[in-house]
Amino acid sequence: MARVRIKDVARHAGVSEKTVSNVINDYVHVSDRTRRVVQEAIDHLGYKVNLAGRHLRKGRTGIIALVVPELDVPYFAELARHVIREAEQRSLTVLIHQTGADRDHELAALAGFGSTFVDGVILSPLALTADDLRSRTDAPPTVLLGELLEEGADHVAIDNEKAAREATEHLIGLGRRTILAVGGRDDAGLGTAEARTRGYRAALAAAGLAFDPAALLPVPSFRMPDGAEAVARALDEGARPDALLCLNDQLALGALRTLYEYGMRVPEDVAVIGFDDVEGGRFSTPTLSTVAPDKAAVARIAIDLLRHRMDEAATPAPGDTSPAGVRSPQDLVVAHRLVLRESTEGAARRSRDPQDAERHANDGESGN
Amino acid sequence: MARVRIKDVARHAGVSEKTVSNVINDYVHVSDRTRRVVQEAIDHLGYKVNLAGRHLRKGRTGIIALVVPELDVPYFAELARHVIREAEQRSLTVLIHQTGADRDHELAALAGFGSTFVDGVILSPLALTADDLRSRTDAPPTVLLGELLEEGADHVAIDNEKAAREATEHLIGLGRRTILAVGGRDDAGLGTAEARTRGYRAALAAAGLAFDPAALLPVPSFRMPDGAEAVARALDEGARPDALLCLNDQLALGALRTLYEYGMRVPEDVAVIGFDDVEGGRFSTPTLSTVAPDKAAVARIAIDLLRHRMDEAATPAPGDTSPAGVRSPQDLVVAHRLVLRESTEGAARRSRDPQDAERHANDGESGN
DNA sequence: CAGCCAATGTACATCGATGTAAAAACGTGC
DNA sequence: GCACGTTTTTACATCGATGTACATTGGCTG
Repeated sequence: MARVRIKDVARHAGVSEKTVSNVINDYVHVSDRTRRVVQEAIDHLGYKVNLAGRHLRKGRTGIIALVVPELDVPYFAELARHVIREAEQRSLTVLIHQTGADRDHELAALAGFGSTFVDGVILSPLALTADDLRSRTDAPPTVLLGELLEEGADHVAIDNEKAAREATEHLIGLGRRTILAVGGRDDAGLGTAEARTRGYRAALAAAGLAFDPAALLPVPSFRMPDGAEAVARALDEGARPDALLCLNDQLALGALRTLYEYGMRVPEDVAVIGFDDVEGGRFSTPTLSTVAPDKAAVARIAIDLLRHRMDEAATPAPGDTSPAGVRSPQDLVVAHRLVLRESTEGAARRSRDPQDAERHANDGESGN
Repeated sequence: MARVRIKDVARHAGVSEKTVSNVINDYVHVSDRTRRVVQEAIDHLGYKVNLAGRHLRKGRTGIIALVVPELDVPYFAELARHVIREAEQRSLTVLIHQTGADRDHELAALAGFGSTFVDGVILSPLALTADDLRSRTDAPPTVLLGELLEEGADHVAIDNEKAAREATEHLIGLGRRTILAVGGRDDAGLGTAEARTRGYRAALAAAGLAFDPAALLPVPSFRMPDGAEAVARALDEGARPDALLCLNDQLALGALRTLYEYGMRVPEDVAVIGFDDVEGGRFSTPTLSTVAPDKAAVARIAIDLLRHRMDEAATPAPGDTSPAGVRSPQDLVVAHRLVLRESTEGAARRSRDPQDAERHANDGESGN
C-alpha cells in the first residue's frame, strides 16, 4: 500500500535513482539492457510518477485551464470537447472551470487560481472588463476566446460582425423586412453580442432598412428560456417580425418554441437563424439555420497560441527584462460559414439530400 | 518577474520561513503583530502559494477528477455543472476528463491518470468491465455514477429499472400497446441501458403485453443522430409503434425529428418519453416527457461519498493492514420523478398553465 | 596496449512548503 | 528575582523527481 518511489525502483533494479528517472523520461543514453531491467522493476512494483515531485522540480504541471461561463451551454461543451482533444495530442491535461459568468471567478482564473498550478489559461470571458485584463500581473499565459477585451492578450474568434451581417443579409435576401435581433444590445463595446449587433445593423443599413432600437431584444443570458421569453414578450407587446436573428442557437431554439406556441409558422411566417451550430439545431423542428464557427479550428488555434506563450514563459528571455523575443499579441480569426436549414429555407430546399426529400415528401403527405 | 517564495517573504518580514507558513495556514500561535507584518510582506511582494511544494509536502492536491464519456452530451454537462458547484463549496477543484467511451481512457482515469495528482475520481463508466474495476490496484478513491459494475466501489444512481418501469407504465396507461425501446438492449448485465430495459420488460409483463425482441432498437451511442436513425430504420422496416421509450433524452429528441419527418404526430400517433430531463426537452416541439433524475443530489452525494473515502485514505488506518474503519462500499439511490409534457400528454394537459393553454389554442388555429 | 572519446551511470543539490523538535521569549506566582 | 509553564519562533529535515557535474565503462585508434 505504501507508495512506490523512484528510490524503491532504483533499489529493486540495482541502479541509481537518476537512471530510473532517465528511463522514465526517455533519455537517449540508456543502454537497452538497463532500460529493460528498470522497466521490469517499474512494472513489478507498480511505480507511478508522482506529479508533485516532478512539478516542483520542473516548474510545470502540464495542466491548462479552460474557463467558460457555463458548461451546460452546448456551445461551450462542444468547444471543450475539441480543446480537450487537441490538448491531449500535445500531452496537456485540461482542467475545466466554469465561472457562472461571475467576474470574481473569471478574475481568479486569470490569476491562475490564486496559485501556480496551471501552465496556461484559455478563457472565454463574459463579465471581465478590459481594465481587469490590463491590470493583471504575473498571470499565467492566457488566450481569450470570443470576446476581444483589449489588445493585450492573444485572442481567437470568428469575425462576428461579418458573420452577423451575412446572416442578416440572408434573411433580407428571403424578402424579410422586419428582423428582430434576439440578444442584441447597444452596439458600443467589444463583446460578442455587440459585434453581432453591429453586423446586424450594417446589413440593415446596406439594404436601406430602418433600424428600430426596439428590434433589439436584450436577454439576461444566452439560453433557451431567455430566447423563449424575450420573443414572447416582444410578440405580446405587438411586434410582428418576419424574421429573427438570434445571437446564438440556444436563444433561437427557445424562440422556435415560442413561435410554435403562438402559432407562427417557421419559416413561412417568421424565418429564424442562430449562431454556433450546436447539435440541437440539427434535430429541432424545424431544423435551425445557423452561423457555424469552425470549432475545431478555434480549439486548435487557441492551444497553439497558448503553447507558444507557455514556451516563451519557460525560456527566460536572454535579455531578461527586455521583452525581446516575446511575440506581440495575436488576434486570430477563424472561419465560419452559413448553414442553411429549414428555419430559413423551408422544407423545399432540403430536397438536395435525396433521403431527406423522401422523408419530407412523406411528411408533407400526412403532416396534418 | 522572478517568482516569490516563502523564503523571500520571510526575509522581507524578518521572520523565519516557518512563521510565514504558519501565517498562511492560519496556525493559532502567531502573535497579531507578527501576523500583520508577515501579511504586509505577502501583499507587498505579491506572494502566492506554490501548489507544487505544498502538494509534495502534504500529499494532497485538492483536485478531484470527474470522468465522463462525452462532455457535449447535455446530461453530462449539466451533471458536471452540479459537481463543480458542490466541489467548490468544499474547496475542491474539479478536473473534467472525457473518455469518448474509450476503455483505455476510462482505465487511465481509474488509475488516477497514471500518476498521482488527483485525490479522487468520480467516474461515469461506459466501456469498463467489472473485471477492470476489480483488478485495479492502488487507484485513488473512486465513486461510480450510473452504471453499477460491481459491488466493490461506491456508487450513485437512480433506480433505473424502477424508473423505466414507471415510464413504460405511463405509456401503457395512455393506451399504448406497441412500445419500442430506443437504445434498449439485451437485459443481462449491469449497465444503465440493461437496467432500463429490464424495467421496460417488467412493465410489459405486468400489463400482459408480449415482449418482442425486435422492439429493442440498439444504438451505437446515446445521441440525437443515433435516436433519429434507429427510429427511421425501424419505421422503414415496417414497425408501427404507438409509443417510444427512449433510454435518454437525446435519443428521444432525435426520434422526435424522425417522427416529424415521417409525418407521424406526437403524441397522437406515437407517444415519446425519455430519460434525463435535459433543457432541450423543455423547449422541443413537442416538449418532451422524461424521467428526471435529481442531478443536484447525484452530484452532492457523489462528492460526499468521495470525500469520505478520501478522508479514509488520508488517515492511515491505526491497525495498518487491517481494513478496520474502512466503510463498506456504499450503493446509494437518488430520487427521480416522471415529468410529463406534450410528447405523451399532448397539448390538452398543458391547460394547467393558463398562459400555455392560451398559446396553444392559438397554435391549434394556425398550426398548418 | 596506451590513450582518447563517447556512451552510460552516479552522487548530490535543488525545487517550495511544512512537520518536528527544540530553542527563545514571555508571563506568572511565590 | 527565580523557577516554571506557555506561547511564539526557529533550524532543519523531508516530501519525490530531476538537473548538474562528475565518474566510470567500453570501444576504437594508432
